[in-house]
Amino acid sequence: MKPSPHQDHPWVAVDVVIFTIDEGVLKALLVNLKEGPFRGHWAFPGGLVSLGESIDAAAIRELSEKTGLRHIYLEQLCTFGDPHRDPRAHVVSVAYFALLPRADRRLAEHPKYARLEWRAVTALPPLAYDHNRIAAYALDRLRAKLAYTNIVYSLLPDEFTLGELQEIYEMILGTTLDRRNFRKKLLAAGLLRALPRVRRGPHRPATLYAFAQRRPMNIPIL
Amino acid sequence: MKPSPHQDHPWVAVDVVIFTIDEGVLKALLVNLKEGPFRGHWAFPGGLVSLGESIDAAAIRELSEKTGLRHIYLEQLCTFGDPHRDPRAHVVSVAYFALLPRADRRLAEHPKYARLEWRAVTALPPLAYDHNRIAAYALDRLRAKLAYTNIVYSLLPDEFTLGELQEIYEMILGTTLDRRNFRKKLLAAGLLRALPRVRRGPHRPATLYAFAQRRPMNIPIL
DNA sequence: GCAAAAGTGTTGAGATTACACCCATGC
DNA sequence: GCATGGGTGTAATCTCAACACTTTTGC
Repeated sequence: MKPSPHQDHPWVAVDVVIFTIDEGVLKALLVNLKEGPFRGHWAFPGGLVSLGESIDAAAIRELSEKTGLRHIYLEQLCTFGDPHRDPRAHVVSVAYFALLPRADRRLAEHPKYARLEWRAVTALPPLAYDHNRIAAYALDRLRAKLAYTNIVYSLLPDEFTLGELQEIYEMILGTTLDRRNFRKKLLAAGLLRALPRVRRGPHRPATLYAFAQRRPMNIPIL
Repeated sequence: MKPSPHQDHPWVAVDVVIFTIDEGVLKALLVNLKEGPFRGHWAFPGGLVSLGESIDAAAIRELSEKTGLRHIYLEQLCTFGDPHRDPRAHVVSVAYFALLPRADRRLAEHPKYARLEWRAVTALPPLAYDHNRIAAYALDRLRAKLAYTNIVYSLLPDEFTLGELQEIYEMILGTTLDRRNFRKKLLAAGLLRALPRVRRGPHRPATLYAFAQRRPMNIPIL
């Protein structure tokens, strides 16, 4: 690794796939590009990494610029480095994925983009760059991680019912799960804490739960 | 993502952790640096990505420059982007790991490095940059992948005995495995083909096996 | 004949699945 | 009182782990 300042090099960018649950569906945040060869196309939010800025910091910056939020679950996915993925220049992009609780979904306005929208991951439009590949990759990773980590806490508000939790699992995995077995496994995993309160609705009240620990852990769940 | 050519940007490099089995031990290829702030230190082979070169191509190039080999198992690991990981400049490094069959271990000479050496992964010296982190990460990934992919074929010659295969699993995982259960599982996975030949040695001859398919597949093994 | 690795099945425990009925509430 | 989601237990199956002896060869 011998930096030679007189030679041209690729640029480095980050792109962030931000997932959330909205209207009972798993959605991702898309931005509509105002400029460049993909003007008018949808893409995941992203941008160049500045000199002296760590790539994690760049991803956090993107997140907070676009959603106004910090302290969100954020994980590096994969790096895409095909020289032709951006027609303007060779841009190596480090993809991240983030999980947003459904409670907080206000979106910051941003001069760089025409619009920001939450779109169902099962019906994404054709995206700019290689972002459809990033989307597929992110969704695979999210599905895999549901089974052996507790990161689903990042998609949930502080309090939730077991029914709501199961609904999220089913939505993301695209399957249905047996209610009794699901409850047994999740309670056996010891990640949840029953609260002395219930959620009232049109039917029988449901016990509210909270995560005992709101930090990422590797634990077999399903 | 709006490239602005007048601004300085980080550079992009690849670093490759090349594993092989040697003398009954899992080893990684280290290079001794001739220049730079880590002169005299050991590191994994790596180098800057050229403009117009995909990062996968850069990793393949590193591999073939250092080992003279192509068509080796190669997988992207993770990207490290701390601005201070290289004291000279902000270099974002995409780490890869590669698996080399033990048969082919001749090493190409390389003007950039003082020496190339295979070193046991359980006793790596302090490495340049953040390469000890990369090493830990690569080893974790390799261990995890043994259980649910067939990539171990990349560490083995065309023909091998079940005993040799088990030895490799035990070596990498750092555990011992029950021989009967191990054989049952591997044969049940259907990845192996018994050859009509045996390996003769000082004791009872062992049936030789080959992998039915020498390409990466995700299949539960252990 | 003996040392050393190869080869082979069974059993018990634990985990996982499948499955049906009553409960509490709002309307 | 009825529609709706909440809450609960058991039996059958499958998977996984533990375990010991015989075989074949080189020396």
